[in-house]
This record gives sequence, structure tokens and C-alpha cells, in this order.
Amino acid sequence: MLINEISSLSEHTKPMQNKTDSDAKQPSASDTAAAKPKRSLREPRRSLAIGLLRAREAVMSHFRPILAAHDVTEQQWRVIRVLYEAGKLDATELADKASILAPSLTRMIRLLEERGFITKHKDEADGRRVLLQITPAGEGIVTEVMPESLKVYADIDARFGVQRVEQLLDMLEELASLKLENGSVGEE
Amino acid sequence: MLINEISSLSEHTKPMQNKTDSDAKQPSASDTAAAKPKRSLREPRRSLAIGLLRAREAVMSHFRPILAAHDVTEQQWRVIRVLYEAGKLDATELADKASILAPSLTRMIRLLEERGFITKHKDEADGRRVLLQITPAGEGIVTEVMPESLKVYADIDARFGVQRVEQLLDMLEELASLKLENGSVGEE
DNA sequence: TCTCATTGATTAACATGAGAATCACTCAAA
DNA sequence: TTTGAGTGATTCTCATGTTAATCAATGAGA
Repeated sequence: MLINEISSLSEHTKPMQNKTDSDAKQPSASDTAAAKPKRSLREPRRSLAIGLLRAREAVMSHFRPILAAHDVTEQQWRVIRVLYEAGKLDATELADKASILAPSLTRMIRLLEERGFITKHKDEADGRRVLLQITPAGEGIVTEVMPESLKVYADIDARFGVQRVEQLLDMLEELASLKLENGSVGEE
Repeated sequence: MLINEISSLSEHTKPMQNKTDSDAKQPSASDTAAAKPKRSLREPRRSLAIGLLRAREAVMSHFRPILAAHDVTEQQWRVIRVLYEAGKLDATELADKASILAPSLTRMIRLLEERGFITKHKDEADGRRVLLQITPAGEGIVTEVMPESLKVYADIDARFGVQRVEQLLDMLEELASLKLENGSVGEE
């Protein structure tokens, strides 16, 4: 029944010129109840996962040149920016705020420290934790890149509409906080 | 001056139930003219790039277990699904439809071919092109994974609202098609 | 026909994503 | 005090992202 609901939704799908060859055999809509919409597999709905991916790629394509000009990757920029905004953080907090996995962060810390953008030292209170902090050199990157970054966002605001950007951000936040059934994230 | 423009825009930001903790320190709106919003660097607006990243991560967290159960990665799933839907494609088309970079696709083709999910052969007409096609084994993956995938999307529809999902997809598409000034992508 | 710019695909090198295993440290219970 | 479970970080391994360089094939023009 859950799948039937899906197939009914697929009516929203635009015709889409069937460039493919086979499978034009739409069975008469007689069997609606027990119909296994196996056909719907070839005519998928738009995917949130891909939609988010493409949108993000489009947005990032405008930032990458700016970051590349300063020889920092997108992820390195996130780490630097978070440290700039939040001050001293331990690795877990930093990884969370910058949306970077712990193993990735470990590697990045090594490079960022070598390049003099951040400093690393153990927490006196808890020997397991590693405290990270931005350096003046790191702050320099921020003050150089941020204006360019804001310019791009201003451009997006102008083209897309400030209010709609805010609305989109709201929806994205809500989507990110959704708790579904087969969470699979909720261990137990 | 450009930054001032930005900071003025930030007034549109809605209060938004402060689920977060810190930063409730909105400076009084007294300093509007000559204020050097150096503070704005420390108090950034919400970022589209990060919002899209988090939302996507949240969505994918529900799909990854399904894919992992069938021993395919997210990207491999996209490739298989596109080939299933579109039939025979050359590498460039496939990379575009699956939102995967050409170098990545080249590597993936090798693995997917070894595992028997796709076949690869040169185009007779144009020796440069490589034509990819899904195999029955690959179709098997689709028929196994797709129902689970649809279930997750149905769950998202139920929680988020079908209409809002459609609205979100519309906005994402539009955002992805935005042409900004410093395009840096727009060759020509 | 030959040359050469173009196009499609691959390779190379480095950085990150993702999951599992391991190490180091902490803290509470025996 | 010692053990052992839990936590934070690191390491390992494989797959992909990203850019630049390279290779192979095509096609138009000299």
C-alpha cells in the first residue's frame, strides 16, 4: 500500500521522451489493487539525494575558484572557518561543526598544522582530547577569503531571492533533523 | 562597503527557534552606518553550502544501510540506477546523469564490470566513446534495492510532506541552474 | 593525404569519505 | 588498586572527489 501511494505520485512525473526502447507495455489500469508497480522502477521520481547533490555542486562551483586561489580545499576552509568562529575546540566538536569525519579530520590536522594555520595540543584535563585553535596565519586566510565568499552569497541572494534562500535553508535544516523510522542511525 | 551591504541583509534573518546555544548577542542596531562589521566574520550567516551538505548527509544516512546490505556504494548505486533507467549510454552521458566525475567513473567501471553489474564495449561509430550497459545481475540489484529506497522516500514524504518535498526539489533544481556572475564554470 | 586542433577517455597525484579496527585515556566498580 | 567498559583519537583500507596531464580517436582544413 505504501508502494501504491508512490505509484500514484508518479503521475506528477512528466512524460519524458522515452529515449529508451523497450518496456512500453503499460498494463491496463485494471489491476490497481494487487498491482505490483514494477514498472515504476524505470520511471523514477526525482531524488532528494541527487537534487541535494547537484544543488550543492552548483553552489560550490562558485566557491572553489576562490578557495583554490588561496590554496585551500573546501573542507580545509570549513575547518578554518569553524575554528575562527568558535575559538578553541576539541576534535570531536570541530568535526561535528565542520561536518567532517573524524578520520578525515585527523589527516587534515596534520596538514593544516604543518602549514601553520592551526595549532594542536592535548587537553590537560582529559588526556584523550585534542584541542585545536586557529593561528594568526589561519585568521589571515579567513579575512582574505570571507569577503569573496560573502560576495558569492550576495550574488545568490540577488538571483534567487533572499527570502527564498532563507526558506530553503529552513527546509534544509528541518530535513536534516528529520527522524525517520528505519533510522539505522539510531543504534540500539 | 560590500560587507555593509551584506550585514544589512542579515536583518531578514528570522528569529528561528534557537535550537542552538550560544550567540544570542545581537549588537544593538545603533551602529548601522560607520560600523565596521568585523564582527560579521565571527557571526556568519547560515551557509547554503553547509546546509545542503548536512541535509544530504541526513538523507543519505537512511539509504546507506540499504546499499551496504547489498554491498554497493552510493555512487555505484547511482551508476547502476541510471543505466537501468536509460539503457545504453556512453561514459560522458552516464557521468553527467549520475553526477559523477569522469575519472571516478573510469575507476568505477572497472570494478562494476568485474562484479558483473555492467558491460563495456567501444562504440563502433566513434572509437573514442565507451558504451556502458547494465547486466541482468545489475538489474537484480535494482529490483532488490529500489523497493527499500522507495520506502525511505515515502517515509520522508510522510514526515516532511509530499508537497514540501516537491517544493524543495523545485528550489534545488532552480538553484542548480543558477548562473552567477563570476561563474568560473561558464566557459564560452 | 597530412597536419593539427578538438573531443572522449584514461591516468596520475593528492585530499577526503566511509567503515572497521586499534590505541590511549578516563572513570566507575570490584 | 586493579580491572574493565566506555570514550576520543588515530590508523588502515578501500572508494571517490578534484585537478592536471596524457593518450587515443575524430574531423576539418591545408
